[in-house]
Amino acid sequence: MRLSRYFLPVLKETPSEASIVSHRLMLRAGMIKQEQAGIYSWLPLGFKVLQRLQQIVHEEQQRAGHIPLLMPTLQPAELWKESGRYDAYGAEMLRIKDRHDRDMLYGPTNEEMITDIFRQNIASYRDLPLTLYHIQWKFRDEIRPRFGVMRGREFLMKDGYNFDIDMDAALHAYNRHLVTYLRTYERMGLQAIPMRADGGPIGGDYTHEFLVLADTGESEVFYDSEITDLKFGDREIDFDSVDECRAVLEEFTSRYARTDETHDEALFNEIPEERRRTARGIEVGQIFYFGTKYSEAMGATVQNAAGENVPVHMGSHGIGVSRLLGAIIEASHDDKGIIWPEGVTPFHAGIVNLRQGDAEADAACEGLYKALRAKGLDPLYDDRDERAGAKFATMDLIGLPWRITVGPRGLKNGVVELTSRKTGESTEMAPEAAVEEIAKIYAGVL
RNA sequence: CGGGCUAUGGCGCAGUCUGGUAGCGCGUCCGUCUGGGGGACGGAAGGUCGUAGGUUCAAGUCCUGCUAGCCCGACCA
Repeated sequence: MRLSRYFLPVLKETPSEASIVSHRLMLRAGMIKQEQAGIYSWLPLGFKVLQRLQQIVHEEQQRAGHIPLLMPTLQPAELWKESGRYDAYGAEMLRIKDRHDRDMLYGPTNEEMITDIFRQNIASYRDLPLTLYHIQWKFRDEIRPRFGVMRGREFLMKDGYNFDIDMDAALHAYNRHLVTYLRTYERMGLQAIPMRADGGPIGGDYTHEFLVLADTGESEVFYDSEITDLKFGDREIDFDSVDECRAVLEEFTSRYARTDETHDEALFNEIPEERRRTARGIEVGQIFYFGTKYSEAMGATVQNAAGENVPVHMGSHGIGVSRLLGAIIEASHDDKGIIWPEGVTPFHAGIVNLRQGDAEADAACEGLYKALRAKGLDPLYDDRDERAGAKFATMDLIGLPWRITVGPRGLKNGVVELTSRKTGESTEMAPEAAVEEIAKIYAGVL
């Protein structure tokens, strides 16, 4: 993309509506525009990252054999009356009437609807196991939305639902989801720690929340420092293997890690003192096993091998996709702006032309732009007639991980400059070498 | 939902106390000079002062209602 033709309304000053750093930077970088409290338009740069996050979530879910579908945002009240949650959910649920005076709601989650889809179409244990998921907008009418997209009322969420014949099979689905989530967050450049959680309104005895450590997190967390050394990495795993998935769960949940909701001071104190940590965290996902809670209430049964009708065992699993943008920025920024991890960056590299209009500089930039695109990369070329300082400031603000700086001074010696946003380190090299270098960096990421 | 605060050009703010017909910085547009970290000079566009009503010769300013947004708390992915 050429910046002169893009839509990137960056701001020098911070709008007064924003208090925390991710919200400020998203507004300044022209990623979002607030429309109402907790409701945002996603401008091109923000939308691009949002799509990238969705892509990662899709890839990791499908890698584990989970099947995508799409359910509507508006749901009929009947389903929720059936489960009993129409009354239980309270004012957080946005209720609407259509022209025929029918009760509807903007879905805050989809357990009822997916259970309805399941029960109308699946009757035999032979069709299990089954895990369906979607990425869809949700609405929860928070009393007090805040922190930008981290706590909006409208938010994009991946929610998945597993259907299994019994508890053991459903717990395998639970473990499998834990593995997919570990992979997903790592690809996004995040360390998200699974912590024992509280069931809340969705219910369930087995549940973990995934938390990203950040000072602005809404939850207080307590953990054994050893847990932060764990990495899933690029290990191969057979998602059908009960033992392999369980081993991962055990590895990542055996050390103490809890939020204030489930914190146990006595257990915590058994950890050697030098490893005890108290911090704040942002919740970016949660997995639940809740058994037959919805299948019993809504008659979602299958015939087992003995010919008996039994309610299916279910779990649900969520990732707060839109919230993740805020979480990633909270975890990765400096005083100049955002620092995108390579896995989620909106553009792979920025090209800064220091002397727009100079024939040599223009030609070199065009060459770099085309060469990067030919490698399947997506560069942002700042071809505006701006001074160097303004271009650098914009690049730093929007946080592309790599910048190629092109100017007459370097071109005289046949070199451009490749700079890491994260470390600030610059290396001079021939333009072709810079292209190769960037291609190499992203070879392991794309 | 309790407590606090705000609303004036695209963004950040002053002007309100003490009423007299709206100003500054940034950004935007045009031109010239510039050119390796938000440059300089000259010119220009852009505002029903959140909204409804009231007081007054006169309201951005005083009074009342309403709406929207922000912060702290309780609540929440």
